Amino acid sequence: MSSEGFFEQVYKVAKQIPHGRITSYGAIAKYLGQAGSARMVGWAMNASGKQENVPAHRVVNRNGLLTGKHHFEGTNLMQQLLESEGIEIIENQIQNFEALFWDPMKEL
DNA sequence: CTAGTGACCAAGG
DNA sequence: CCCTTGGCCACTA
Repeated sequence: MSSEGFFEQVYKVAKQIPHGRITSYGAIAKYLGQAGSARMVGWAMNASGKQENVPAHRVVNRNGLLTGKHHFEGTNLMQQLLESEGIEIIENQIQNFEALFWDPMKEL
């Protein structure tokens, strides 16, 4: 409620991610019109701690790799959350990533 | 205003 | 296959 503009948009999209699905930073960035600035999306996720309903665990890099898992509490928290939604993960790598991929540009 | 940083992406050596 | 470089832009000190 102060300096929140870009972040708010990211949170909004993240909350729209269907259960059991995932997306990438670049996809969100592109949807927000900041294509190429996927970093900002990740940065927003970093601040996602301010929000509560922001499933940052549903957002991974372009390779389907849980790059941001290090920012979560535990070491396997992110993976557990995803597995809890029916997503299979091996070595921080999402299996069947393409099938589980959720593109905001396509779905929205 | 300046400088530093960052959970990315893509290309090149 | 691994590392470096460039780009891009918002946030913080």
